[in-house]
Amino acid sequence: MDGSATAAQQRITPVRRETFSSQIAAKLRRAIIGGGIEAGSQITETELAARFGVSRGPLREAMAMLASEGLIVTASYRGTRVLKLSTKDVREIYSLRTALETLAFREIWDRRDKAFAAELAARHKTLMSTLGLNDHVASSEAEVRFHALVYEACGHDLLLESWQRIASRMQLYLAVHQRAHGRTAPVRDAHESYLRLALGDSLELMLEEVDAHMRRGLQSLEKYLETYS
Amino acid sequence: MDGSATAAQQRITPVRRETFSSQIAAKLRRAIIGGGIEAGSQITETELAARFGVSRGPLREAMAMLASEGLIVTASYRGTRVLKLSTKDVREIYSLRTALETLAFREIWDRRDKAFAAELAARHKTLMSTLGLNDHVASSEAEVRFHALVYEACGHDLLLESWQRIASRMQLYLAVHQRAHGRTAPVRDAHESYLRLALGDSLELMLEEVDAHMRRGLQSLEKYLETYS
DNA sequence: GGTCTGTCAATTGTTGACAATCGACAATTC
DNA sequence: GAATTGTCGATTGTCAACAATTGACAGACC
Repeated sequence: MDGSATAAQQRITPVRRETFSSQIAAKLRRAIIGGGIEAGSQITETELAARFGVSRGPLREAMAMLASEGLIVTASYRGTRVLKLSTKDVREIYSLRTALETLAFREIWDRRDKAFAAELAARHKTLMSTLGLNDHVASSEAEVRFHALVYEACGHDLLLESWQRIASRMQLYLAVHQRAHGRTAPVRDAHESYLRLALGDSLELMLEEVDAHMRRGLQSLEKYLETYS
Repeated sequence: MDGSATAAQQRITPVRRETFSSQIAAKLRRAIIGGGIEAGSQITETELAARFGVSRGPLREAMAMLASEGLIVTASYRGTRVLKLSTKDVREIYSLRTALETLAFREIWDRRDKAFAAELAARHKTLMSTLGLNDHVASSEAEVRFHALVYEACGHDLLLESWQRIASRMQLYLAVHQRAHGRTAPVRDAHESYLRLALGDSLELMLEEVDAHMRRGLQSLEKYLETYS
């Protein structure tokens, strides 16, 4: 986490005992979000299994996971395609996120502590530092991680679960959008005020900010659409 | 749907071409909600596969579906157990549902039409008629179906998806709770006013009703807890 | 020429056998 | 007798072969 590992700290860590399915799911997710697999294109179990060097069993499970995250769409016996986000999808993501994030801040507001503030600031810093890099996977991931904290910390497991279900699609949208027209300045400003208010004193102001944050995200989409169509 | 099928209506229907996995998922779901498989008990792939007369492949997929609905909990190499709802779980279900259902009513309010009103009334009627039967699976299913309509009709696919993810757990709770102390009168009254306001003129009043509806559900839980502990 | 029908390639669904992992308990060592 | 190590049964993870379904296309039929 902090890079300053002393001899005492870097002792034996448990070996990476992850099942094939979840490893593959992670790689596939990354490939989709990073654009390595084109949106809307068909993917087949046999081919992917060969590429990953496993049999179809674990690969099917990985695909089932991504399907439940909405990143791919499977029709029985007919094949599987990578999600191609429509503007309706994006609008829905933002409107649902507004509802979820409002609930999350209500839940956490009176229980915010030093650790929460520190971690949020840390993730904000990470996000800012990725914005200059032109690495759209990294910065979209950093943005998702920044927003994830309130869900992780609010102590509402079901709410966290619901967030995680849409987080992949959110990240996919962010990456696609940034790749298409990567102006990063608005993202910078938007998250500055978000951070400030999230650590501030007024829940009301923060809820307004959540709402405004989403609206700004949507405006960015609208502007993009009228430019390129 | 209505039972009055004429010769013209009952023509050839597409054969039931459902994959084993989804059939099994449905049966398993029913067994869990109906209490046929005890909450917290362990289930094993081999045994269930034998009982359903299929191999472990499709059965695993069915279990993966239920796991993603939260009805069962799997730990790798260690086995799978049926969800045992805690009071925290129930509280979380209700608070998330309040947020989701509020959004759903906001979305649909100005687009409610005759068909919506008719269908909601129909589902309400079905719910009322199951309440006397002492069939807890049927009445919990009817209650879930009643509340599902606003999600189905509001045109927000992602919101509907989020609802469906928690609907199974909701139904499980309803069935368990009814089985434990099955007074149905409160359910009757609560849904009368819910129906009336959902078809009424004031969104504000309906949103208050959603909030109150959830609070009543929670009160019922609290009362149950202080009685039996 | 148009319509129906059979065939084929592509893809997913299903199966049964084998391998890896885990927790518990017995055997061993000192 | 306590701690360590080996072993075993239970359970899930993985594999490779086979079956079923789908959509498209070519050929027969009128």
